[in-house]
Amino acid sequence: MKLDEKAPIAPQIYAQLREAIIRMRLLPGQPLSEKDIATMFGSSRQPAREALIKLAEAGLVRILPQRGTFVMKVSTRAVGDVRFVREAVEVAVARTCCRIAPGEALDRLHGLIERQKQAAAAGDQDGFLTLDEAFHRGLAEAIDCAEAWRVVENGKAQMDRVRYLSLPEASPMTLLIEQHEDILAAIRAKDEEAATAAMRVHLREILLALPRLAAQRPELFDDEPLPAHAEDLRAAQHAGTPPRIITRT
Amino acid sequence: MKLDEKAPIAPQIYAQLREAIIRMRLLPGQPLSEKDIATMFGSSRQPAREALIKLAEAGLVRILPQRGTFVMKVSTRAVGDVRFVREAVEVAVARTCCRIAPGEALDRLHGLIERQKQAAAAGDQDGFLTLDEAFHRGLAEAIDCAEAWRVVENGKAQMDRVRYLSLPEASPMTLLIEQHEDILAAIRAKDEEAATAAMRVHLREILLALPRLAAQRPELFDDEPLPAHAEDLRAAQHAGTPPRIITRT
DNA sequence: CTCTAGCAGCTTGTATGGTAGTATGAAAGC
DNA sequence: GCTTTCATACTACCATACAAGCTGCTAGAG
Repeated sequence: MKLDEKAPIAPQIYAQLREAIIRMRLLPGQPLSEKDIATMFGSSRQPAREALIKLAEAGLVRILPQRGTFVMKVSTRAVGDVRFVREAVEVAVARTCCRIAPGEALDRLHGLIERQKQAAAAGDQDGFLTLDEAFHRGLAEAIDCAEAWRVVENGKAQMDRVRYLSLPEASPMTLLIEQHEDILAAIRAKDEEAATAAMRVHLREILLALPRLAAQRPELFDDEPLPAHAEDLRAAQHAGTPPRIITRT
Repeated sequence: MKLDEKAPIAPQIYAQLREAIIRMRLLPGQPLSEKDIATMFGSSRQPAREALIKLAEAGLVRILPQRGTFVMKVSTRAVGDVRFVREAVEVAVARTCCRIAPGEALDRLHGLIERQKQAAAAGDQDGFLTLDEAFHRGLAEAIDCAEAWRVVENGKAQMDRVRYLSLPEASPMTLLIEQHEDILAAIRAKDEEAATAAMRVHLREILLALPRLAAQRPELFDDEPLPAHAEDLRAAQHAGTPPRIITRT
């Protein structure tokens, strides 16, 4: 693990550990003592400790005083909660985009979708995920609301962990790109209802994969159920669109 | 400044400083060095530092490396951004309450409103603000979404600072209580549109007081304007309801 | 053999020392 | 008098040392 000595150390450790947890290089349950991390990064305990505190606030690790710090299991419940908040914020962002987003910002979003198509064609999953994140950040920037992206980004770690588990199989890139296009088209048409619907569809995709993954890899998930507000949506989703893949391909 | 020696120190320092900043006991621009805070609380610099980092993440102080840490001015822009996110989340919470909130939770909310009336009658502004916070937390608890409250609470500090500045005059307690009653009534009627509208009205109150306060106490505010998404709402609000006070009293 | 008490070996939490960088102000040169 | 330079005092940041607490093993008593 290497890091830039000129820049502040704690944020760098935080970023790298966060990445490692999201990508499942650090598995749930693994202990992460301050001392280990310090030696791992060649720093003192102090920056390592500050990074762990931030990870705990993001819900990625659990600090048990005088006992240890451990990578948390993926919590079905936490993912559901974060997803709820994210849908609320991003729907509001999309609606507001319909009202006040300047044309240049929308053009930039269009450009991002084009690059997503290239990444999908090249099979570049990593690049695609980066562009996907850029698209959602771009929506918040289009209405000049930095806080909206900050909140979404904070919770995204929980959802991204699920996403990396389900990478090759579920939610093919082409489908997600179509959903991005639907969102942008609705915004361009200044149709707030359509933008709301398109964003909701996009952000509820994860509810389809989540229960299946939890059953498939129980050692990575805690055993809490979906919160009621998410279970409500999942049931409706399941009833409403029987063959999702077939309808889009 | 006193604190419990048995409990972890850093969170206590954070809570007390946060309170002091919100209540304008610590004014914008005031330097808060690690050493000063440490001696002030009789602790070492370490917990003080961790508290300051958390305050910086909440947007209440600004840490300038190797220069100092200072209480931030109230940012009209930050308040607008936080308000946007809060409206998005709490509207979604209220809508979902219409669908799945259990009756007992709604009864608890009714009880909170009753206690708010008592506090208003007694002129207990401090108690009222505590109950107001409990009401909004209660909505999130009614749909069992802890994350929703966490996000709202995080941003609330920014808005509460404005609220404390405008305490006696603007937004009389009776008006806010009526708005709470409107929200709860809409939820009881399972009317999602009415609940949405009531919550939006409630959370847009601050947009009326904010520009006036910024002009009145310029030394406490930075000079950034309202973000576009908020200015859009403020203008509509101003045009739609000319004499707010008169219509309600 | 079972159970309990105590002792290492961990952990996080706290305190303190040292370092690099910045602002301030005084003194020297133009 | 004005500008530039340098010394000083301050800061946050990092490293290290100490203290308090929990876990788990081990040894000894019943």
